[in-house]
Amino acid sequence: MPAKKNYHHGDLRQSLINEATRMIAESGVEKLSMRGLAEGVGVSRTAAYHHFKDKNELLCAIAEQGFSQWYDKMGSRLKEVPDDLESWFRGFSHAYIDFAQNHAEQYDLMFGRPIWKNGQPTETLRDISFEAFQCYADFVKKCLPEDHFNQEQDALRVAQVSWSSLHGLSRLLNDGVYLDKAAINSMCDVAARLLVQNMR
Amino acid sequence: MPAKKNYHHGDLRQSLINEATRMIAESGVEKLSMRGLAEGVGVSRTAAYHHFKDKNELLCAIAEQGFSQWYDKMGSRLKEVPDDLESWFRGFSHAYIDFAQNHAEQYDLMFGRPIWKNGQPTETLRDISFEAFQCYADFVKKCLPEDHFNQEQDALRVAQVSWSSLHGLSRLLNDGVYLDKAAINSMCDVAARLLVQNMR
DNA sequence: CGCTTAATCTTGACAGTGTCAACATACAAT
DNA sequence: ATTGTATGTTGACACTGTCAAGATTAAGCG
Repeated sequence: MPAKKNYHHGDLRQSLINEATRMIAESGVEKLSMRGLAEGVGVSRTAAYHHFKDKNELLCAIAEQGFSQWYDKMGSRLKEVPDDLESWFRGFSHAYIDFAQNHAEQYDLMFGRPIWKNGQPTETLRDISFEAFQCYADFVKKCLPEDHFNQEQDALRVAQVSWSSLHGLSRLLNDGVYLDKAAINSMCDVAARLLVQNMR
Repeated sequence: MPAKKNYHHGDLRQSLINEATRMIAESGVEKLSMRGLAEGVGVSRTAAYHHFKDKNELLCAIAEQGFSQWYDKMGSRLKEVPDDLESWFRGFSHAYIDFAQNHAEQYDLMFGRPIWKNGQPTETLRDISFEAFQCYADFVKKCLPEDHFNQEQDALRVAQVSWSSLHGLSRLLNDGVYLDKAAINSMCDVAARLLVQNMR
């Protein structure tokens, strides 16, 4: 029952995650090296390999934490029962994009190639990331009129497409393609308008 | 003219682009190394550096070709004057996503971090990529009712948001996050419906 | 306490990377 | 033919991820 306490270096596993998150936020995933990280924590080059199978697993752990933080910030909104859906979605998309910008590097990690395509997402990561989407999909279903045509299936599709919109906006903004940060507000407005008018 | 195999390669620059594109399509950008590429073309490790300042410039050249191919496939649609906007957009989004899937690795390169965030997009790349979007934005403006409120600005926003939707869908599909390829059709339907009902 | 065992950390090593400097070759223009 | 310039090659350097083997420490048990 006494939590396994640090002997030499404290809880190295968590220290690695913290420092890596910090480094990534500072200069991007591409610049994160296992060796640099080890040095930052004050430990030997390969020490991390006793806590993570490889670099990919470390990144997955960071992404997991990201999803957890995402839920801290966004989860409450998904439990609301809004009467004005359009203004709700305006707020939601703004919050979503805010998160993606304030945790830009972590966001890119959560949904990006290094983990999902090139590496392999951990099972726990796959679970927690899917929960986030599922939670959103449930919200959408809840908001569709009860007599909506083919409610179940359609709600899923609407959730997929609208999430994709927010994701696309976030990525293009983050990477500096096409979109201007000064226009975030009006893009959220438009996104909300586009989405909602079809749901009633 | 028959290329002599001795010392000079003839058209090395284009050969490098072609082979690199092939390799990327085969196994992703991350696996592309300057050395492996050189070997694939049958040339020395650093030969490419007389045609491209660095790896980033090579990638930009590949991305440029990607945008050119994108326009070959999509440009004609943007010159149509559709009477049924919703079905037009259904077709467009399907074509867009098809392109993103058939040229998955190249698409990720065209809009991805390695170039836009980490590296630096070439000026020619910035130009050709912006042309593509501009062309789409013009189409959207053309389709808005002439008496539409604040037409100019609103058209741009709608173009940004809808492009982001397609981009988001493409990326999530490509990376294998959340979306199922079997649902592409119905997601395109929903995307078209969401977009168009606001434009009339 | 002492002994064993398993967890953790370090050092050494290897193959791989991008890219710079110096050198070699071939083509173009004088 | 001689020069200059574009193009190709070899060597080298500082990095990277990660494996194998040795060193250290904590934990479990008599």
